This record gives sequence, structure tokens and C-alpha cells, in this order.
Amino acid sequence: MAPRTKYDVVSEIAKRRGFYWPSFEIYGGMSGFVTYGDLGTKLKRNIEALWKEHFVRRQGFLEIDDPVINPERVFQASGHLENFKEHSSMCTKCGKSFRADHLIEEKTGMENVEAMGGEAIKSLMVDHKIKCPNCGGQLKEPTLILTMFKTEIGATGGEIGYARPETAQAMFMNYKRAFQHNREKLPFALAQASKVLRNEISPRQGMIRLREFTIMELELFFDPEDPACPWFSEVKDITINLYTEKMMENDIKEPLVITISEAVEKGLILTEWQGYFMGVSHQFIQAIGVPPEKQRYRAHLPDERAHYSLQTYDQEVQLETWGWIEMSGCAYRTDFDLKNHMEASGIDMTVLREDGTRFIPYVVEPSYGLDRLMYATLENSYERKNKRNIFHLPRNLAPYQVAVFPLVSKDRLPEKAEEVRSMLIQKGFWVTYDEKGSIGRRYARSDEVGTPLAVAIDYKTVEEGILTIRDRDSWTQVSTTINDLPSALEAYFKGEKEFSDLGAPVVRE
RNA sequence: GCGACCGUGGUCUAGUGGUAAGAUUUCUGCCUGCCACGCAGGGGGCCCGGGUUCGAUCCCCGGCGGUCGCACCA
Repeated sequence: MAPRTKYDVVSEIAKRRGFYWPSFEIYGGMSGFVTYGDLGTKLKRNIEALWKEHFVRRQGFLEIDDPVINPERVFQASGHLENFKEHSSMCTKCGKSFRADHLIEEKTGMENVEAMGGEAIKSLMVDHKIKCPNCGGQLKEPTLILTMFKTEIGATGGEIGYARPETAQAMFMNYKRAFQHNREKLPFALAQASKVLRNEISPRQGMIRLREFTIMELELFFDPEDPACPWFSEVKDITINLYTEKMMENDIKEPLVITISEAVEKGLILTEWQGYFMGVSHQFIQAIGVPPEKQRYRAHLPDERAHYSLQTYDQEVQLETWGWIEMSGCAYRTDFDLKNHMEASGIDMTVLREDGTRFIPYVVEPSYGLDRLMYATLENSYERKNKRNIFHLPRNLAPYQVAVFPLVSKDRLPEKAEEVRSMLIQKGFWVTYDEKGSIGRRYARSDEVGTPLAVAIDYKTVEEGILTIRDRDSWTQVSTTINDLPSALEAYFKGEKEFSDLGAPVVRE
């Protein structure tokens, strides 16, 4: 049997304790779909909230929420219908399948064969007698694979619709109205955290590649003649690990360690806005618990880039099981999308400058996969210590903030604990309560779901109103009073106080 | 989608052509004065369909799902 990977270990706890598990289990399951349980739902919600702290609230950007199903016209205009598919050809002998356009390019040296269309690809395959590169066998006629989910809108099937494979089009389609809501001022951004669907041919790696998942994305609109980012100075000194396009082409293994401002000055990052978002993103990923040395930015090579992008940097995080995995992408989309929608819809999307000239805004887009961020958060916070599982989740991400335990379940301690629990709930905290088994077992159980603090109600609590707070990470305790507890917890979760400041140290024999 | 391997209580594993074991979890009661404590008792399972067989969780075929490799991942 293969050794258990960290992914196996984390997933086992996730399933057993209720973070996430495979969907449709009772009907045999279906790969590419995941169900979040209580803990996972809360953790995911907290990561989304933290993302909005970094990318929406701070800058005063706008949010929207747009339909998942879109009519076909949208994807004609966006270019997805043309680009979100490939011509796949399978070998009749060994069964392997290949991208027909890539095979033609290899054999003939032609470029951009994909754009020539299906019929041309079919005849080129025949003309050049292209065989299976694996075994030399005969290849089947290429078939078109569309990786968007297709459906019909309306009961009589009047119009074809597709589930969106990204949320960006929503921001572009609603750009003009939002621009007015922003009192026609540039730059501004539209953000959305919402579900998208991609009909992946063969999803693998559990949480990393799903068919239905949540994207957190924003489109920043700016005047290409006024490309300065007003908050650039906040991130300019952040050091990142960078792999530029040129470094990728020359197969350079060591990253360029460089500050954001230097990378922009040298033209390695094309715009200040990309630099800004890459810097904020570095902080954000660090805030979910991934240290800088496990982060890097890697440029997309031209043939890897999406049809709309002039430059894209993937932000990758090093996971123990799979190595470097993309967590976000920061794409420079220029005016590609607004221009397309303007042409296809006939709606003018240009902006008037003070000098009377008109222009289509340029766009920079940072985009995040929430589901894999959640996995990265769990994996990075996981520790096995003294045969126990601990998730050292950042305190602002933990599904539950505090656990309340009576020391023993007798002598009116449970009743007292219940009082403390209701008080904390009334104060707005996320609280769990447990009185089963030994207190040590209950501490262990709350560590396993990443609850940062546990409050123990003992005889001194009943007699003098003094209780103890126990820290998940250090397993140490401090004591304070029932009356002081809420404000202490509030300061702790706001990050104003550290654990040791919450009360007097408790020393046990 | 192709190939290899795999599918046993909630979870992790053992095992078998005669319907199944252990740990853990969960429930009940007792116990419990700070780190998965102890005792007693209870609950809970062979992925689905077909075939071979007196009898299939085990063998065969198909499906579904998982892991890995190839391909795909805009």
C-alpha cells in the first residue's frame, strides 16, 4: 500500500471531523465535486472574508454577484466558445489521446494551428500522415471537447446557455453600470466571490481541481495613460520569489528574489497595478498561514497564457504532497474584454478624458481559487504532536473561536459552564461546548478542529468567578475572571492582545 | 478518456468460497480536581449490477468511485 501522504492525513481528519468530503457519497460519488461540512463552511467563509479585507474593504472597491448561467452570446463575445475547447485525438492502438493541434505543430513547425478550426485540423492530420507519438499507431479523427457545462435556458429549450468557467465576464458586462455607481471615476475595481463550473475531462488531486468551485476575483479598471497605483508605496518593499517569462524559457531553477518596486521598474512586471496586487497577495497568502519561502510567482509562457492575457503571473504555494500549486493568477487583460463586449453588444464602454479623448479602460485581474486556498490553509497549519492532530489555524480563520469545558461533569460545573457559554454567544463569539470525557480529551478534540482557545470552568469559577483560558498552540493556561473574559477575547481576536496578555499565568504541578 | 493498482462499521486497518476481526469513534451508566484516564454495557460494515457456484465480501464480467502514470487543466 502506498504511504499515506499529508493530503491523505488532512483529508481523513477533514472527513471525520466535518471540514469536507466527496459529494454524492450515497449515490456512489462523482469526482470533481466536494461538500463542505460545518467546519469547512465556516473556514471557507472566514478565508473569503479575509480576502475581502485585503482586496475590497481596504481600497473601497465595489462588489457584485452575477448569475452562474449565461446565454451563449456572452461566451461568443468573450472568446470562450472559441478558446475553451480543444481538438483531441485518441490512438486506436494504445488508447492515449493527444491534442491534435499540438501534434500538427510538432510535425510541421506551423504555429497557432488551433485557430484554424476543426475542418482544417482534420485534413492536416491526414495530409501529414500524423501517427501516435507514443506507439506509432493510427489516430482517430479529432473530436472537439468543450470544457464548459452546456444547458438550455427555458423549458422549451429556446436558447443555449453555459455555466460560466470564470467570473470575470460578469464584471465586464456590468462594468458600465458599476462605473456610474462609482461616479465615473477611474481607477476602480469590481470584485466577486462566487461559484464557477468547468467540465474538467479528468479531475484529480481532490480539492485542487474541482468541476464546481469558488473563485474570488476582481477586475481593476484604469486609464492606460494614467497607470499609477495610488497604494503602490504600501507594497513596494515587499520581497517576492519571481520566475519571469525569460527565466522560464531558459529553464532557470532559482527564483529571482526581488522587491515589487524593483520588478516593476525593470519591466519584469508590466504595470504598477499588477505589482500592487502581487504584493497584497503575498500578504494575504501569508495571513492564511503560508510563509514567504513557500510562495513564489511564476510567469505564464505565451502558449500557456489565456487568450485574453498579455502577461500572467501565477502565485504558487508549495504543498507537501504535490509540490508547487497555483493559488492565484494575476493577469494583465488590457482592453481585450471590454473591447469585445463593446463590439458584440454595440454598447459604448469608452471613458472621456478631460482633454476630450476617449479610451477603453485597461484591466488587471487577480483571481483566487478559494477551495485550494482552504486546503493550503489546513495543510500549512497541520501539526502532529504527541500523537495528536492540531490545526494551528490563524485565529481569524478558525471555524470556532472558543470552546467551553466544565472541568468535570458534576458539582454544578456544567451549569456554570453553560452560563459562560450563553454569555459568550450573546457577545457574538463562535462557541462550542463539551462536557463528555476527560478534560484532556476535550482539549485534544478542540485542537483537532483548530479552535484557538478553550475556557475551563472549575471549582474556583463557581466559588470566585475565576476561570482559565487554554492556548491551542502552546498548551499553556492563563486565568482571568468571568467578567473580564469577553473583553479579553475580543482583544485577542482583533489581534490587539496575545494569549499571554489575557490573564495571569497558571502553573500546574 | 486509456493503462496499472485499489474499494470491508463514522474513521483507520486485518481477513475469508460457508455473511467478518481489531483499534478508534459514537451512545448509556459509573468514574473523572487540567492534556486523547479507567471500568462495564450497547450500536454500527464487505461500492453497485450480472455471472460461475449448493453457497460470493472473496473468483469472472460490466458499472461507479479512488490513487498513480499518459493526456487535459483556457
